[in-house]
Amino acid sequence: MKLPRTFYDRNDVAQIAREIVGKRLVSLLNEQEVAGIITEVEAYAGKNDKACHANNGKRTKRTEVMYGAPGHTYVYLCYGMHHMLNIVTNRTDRADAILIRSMKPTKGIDHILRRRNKEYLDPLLTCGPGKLGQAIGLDHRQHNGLDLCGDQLWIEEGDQFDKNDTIATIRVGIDYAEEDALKPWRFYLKDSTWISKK
DNA sequence: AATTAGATGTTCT
DNA sequence: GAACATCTAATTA
Repeated sequence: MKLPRTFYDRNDVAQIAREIVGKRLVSLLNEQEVAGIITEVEAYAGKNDKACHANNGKRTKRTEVMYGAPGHTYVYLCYGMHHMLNIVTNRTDRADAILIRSMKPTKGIDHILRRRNKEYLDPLLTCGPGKLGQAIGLDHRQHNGLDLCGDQLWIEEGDQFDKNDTIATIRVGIDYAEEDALKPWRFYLKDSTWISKK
């Protein structure tokens, strides 16, 4: 069952991010079905988060979808080559988003191997936001603003696990964000090997 | 094992 | 020009 819009339409991004860990991401992009259990995410708290692209109410063509309705994708190109998957949360105009950083593949592994140019199933396939984007066939021009309540890309209930096994720590690659760089808004599954970094 | 260089588009100075 | 929510292959030690 796809998570309903009401799941995304709440005001505590960090809480939603924590809840997304362990759920299943399903992609039918490019007519190839790929799925995996989400193992690592980061929360970005809109206008009041110095690490967020929408910090201080910044609006550009790129960030515009973050100000839109919850339950849609925000896909942007990082370092000129990596397509990053984010989920817009909170009500329209708040610009909160959650970066999906890693997953454990469960379906369509042959498609992932082909897209990633690899031969074996191991964490190098999908542990890290750039790798994950490539694995699910993401493109920032085609898939920005996609509705997660539609039929191309969505999140559904995943495996059961102990909620105490979700670790909260500081986010990756945002040292420029001053005091917000210390916020414990990166969440990952303890003991999982499908994580970008310890 | 650790560090570096090179890939490259969007946004900001 | 420089920086950037990164990844890979090559180089150094």
